[in-house]
Amino acid sequence: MAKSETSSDTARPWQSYHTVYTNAKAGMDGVDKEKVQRIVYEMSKGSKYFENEERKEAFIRQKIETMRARCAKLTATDISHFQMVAEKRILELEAARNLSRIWLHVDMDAFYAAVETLSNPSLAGKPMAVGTMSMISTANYEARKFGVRAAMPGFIARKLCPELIFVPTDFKKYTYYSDLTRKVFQKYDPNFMAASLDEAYLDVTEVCKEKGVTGEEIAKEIRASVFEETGLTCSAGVAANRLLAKVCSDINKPNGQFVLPNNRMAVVTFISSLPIRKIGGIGKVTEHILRDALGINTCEEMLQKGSYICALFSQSTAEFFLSVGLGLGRTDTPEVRLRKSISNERTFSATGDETLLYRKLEEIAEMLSTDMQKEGLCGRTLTLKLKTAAFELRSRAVTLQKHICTSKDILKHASKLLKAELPISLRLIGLRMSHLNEERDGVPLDPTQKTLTHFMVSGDASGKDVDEQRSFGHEAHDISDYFVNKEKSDSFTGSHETRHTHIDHLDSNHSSELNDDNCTFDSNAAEMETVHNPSSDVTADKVQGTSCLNTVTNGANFLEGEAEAVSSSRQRELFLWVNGYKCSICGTEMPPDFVEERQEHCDFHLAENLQKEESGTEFRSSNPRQRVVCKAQIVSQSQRKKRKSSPKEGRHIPIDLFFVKSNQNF
DNA sequence: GGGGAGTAGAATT
DNA sequence: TTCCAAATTCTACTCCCC
Ligand SMILES: Cc1cn([C@H]2C[C@H](O)[C@@H](COP(=O)(O)OP(=O)(O)OP(=O)(O)O)O2)c(=O)[nH]c1=O
Ligand SMILES: [Mg+2]
Repeated sequence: MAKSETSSDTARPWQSYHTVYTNAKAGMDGVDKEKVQRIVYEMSKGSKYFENEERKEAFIRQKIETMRARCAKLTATDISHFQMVAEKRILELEAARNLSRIWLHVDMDAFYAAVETLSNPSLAGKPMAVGTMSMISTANYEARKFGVRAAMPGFIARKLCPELIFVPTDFKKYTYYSDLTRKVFQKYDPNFMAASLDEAYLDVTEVCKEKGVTGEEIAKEIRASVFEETGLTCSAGVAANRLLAKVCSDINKPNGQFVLPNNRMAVVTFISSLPIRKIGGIGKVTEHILRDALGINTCEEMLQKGSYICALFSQSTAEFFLSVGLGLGRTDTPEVRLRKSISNERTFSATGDETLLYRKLEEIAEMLSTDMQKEGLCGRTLTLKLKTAAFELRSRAVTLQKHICTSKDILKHASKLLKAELPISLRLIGLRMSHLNEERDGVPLDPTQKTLTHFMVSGDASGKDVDEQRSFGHEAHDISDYFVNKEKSDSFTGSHETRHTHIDHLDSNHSSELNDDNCTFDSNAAEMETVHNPSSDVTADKVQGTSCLNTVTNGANFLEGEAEAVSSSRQRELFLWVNGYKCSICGTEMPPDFVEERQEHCDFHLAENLQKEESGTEFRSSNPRQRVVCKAQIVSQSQRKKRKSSPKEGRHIPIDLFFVKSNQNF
């Protein structure tokens, strides 16, 4: 379909290999883009990764063709109809424009790299990247001059810059410095939203008023303060809403700031020529689609092509696009959001060896469980993520009747999921737990199958559950935050009233549903999936029907026979199968094969113990120390959080997408 | 028709 | 010589059940 590029294809094949690095980023000014592109292409060409990228690309192109065809089919009547729809929407959006707030977005410069340079000054001035030969997380500005940048594999970066120095990631350090910056932010907006370790949004409307200063002045002050406290530089953007502030912080990127006045003309002028890709939430694919299907490159074209946008995309997507064209964004300070999932994944050299795969799974389960217990979390839905040797992604999930958090439980269910996929050659295995601690109200989902662990873990039995789990949540934990600030002590952790909301990237997240309403992409997608993955219809039912592991390999069995602490959290009596079949507590005999039964039995004793205890304690925190660490933050957050999150909130309304709360079908 | 579960895919850092 | 991360969130959709 998308031909016509054949000529250029043969001439410069690298030009058609679209990577994420093509998106202009700070520090890439004097870079010979063409050369970088060529090298990246040369290094990638022919690899499994590359081939998978090509498949994805082809799929997108087909999608685009379909959209173009639909556009072509629109009658004059259709178009005028959608034109009216668009105009109406635009008017409504415009009417809701709010220029009364001053938002400031702060983004640390080359964060990880800057931190590493602080702790090892000899790195200063030399091209350096944080990461490994297979992937780098970020690069300092010296390295960027060579075209080296985040999300680029290290071996390619080395090609671009042979003297590039690699430094391994050290999250503890980044978390430590991140907290220092947050202490500063807190002084200017106690409700600031941490978007990641190195980014935050501050509503500085009040401070500006109090101090009688402008946004520009406050930005300078904050940046100076951050530098003073950390020795790190950052950039800031000031604008009437978060979406714009974020765009602005990138403009004078290394150690600079940009202020967009809170007046409509300034905003409209600013936004109109802005490439859509600059907007948070519009990534490589969306950019591609909008450009090739509708000829949209700049934000103002979103308005000009309003009728097509309304004709092709779902209401919510269309609305987001139109609002982008108007330069609108969220101006409110949302509720604190609790973490919704926790996961762990590892890449390894591809293998189809079932024993090896099982080992990996075991390790992941172990690590995930550890992370969960550190945070005092339990989850009901377990998702297995796989990446095949061909880089194709798959995910398989089960939702259980009870919440789990021990590596044993996790592994038990994960094994079933994995087993159903065998044989398979993989390069990545991941596990994610979601539906975290949410049965707090003690309403069992399915009395039939619920095991006693349910009570233990969730605390149903104690009645204090609700408090507990709130207290354990997550507060200021953004993505990487949970690398836990053990030694971090105070700082945020302890600041109860902080409630720095952690937005993530929700500031715009909306994207994906480029799968418009009536479009046929879906069928395409479905077909594709079936073709590529015949076993994809193996769902929970089937999986649950499968007998546990056992056959999966040795691992399955050794797991069973071992002694097992009655509870991962608190070690009361030692529970184990004496001689491999006899319960150490009550003497009941049960053969190793009875995996489920044994589990139930163990759960029973667990609960028994639990009840003996005062029922007011929480189980989720295995480690008292951790608890102390998290306590303050948790408590604070817990209290406000849940409160507001009415079922409505549960609908995941993208922040910047729904600043217009009315007329939504939500 | 609403709601939950499951799967894929896009985006962000 | 090899060689493309990890964590989190959200949306769209499709089944399926009530
Ligand atoms: C973009 C990106 C960032 N990160 C990490 C490393 C970054 O230092 C940190 C912050 O991301 P960014 O703010 O996107 O990048 P940066 O701070 O390194 O550089 P700058 O803002 O000056 O352009 O997040 C990843 O691990 N993977 C990624 O793909
Ligand atoms: Mg940054």
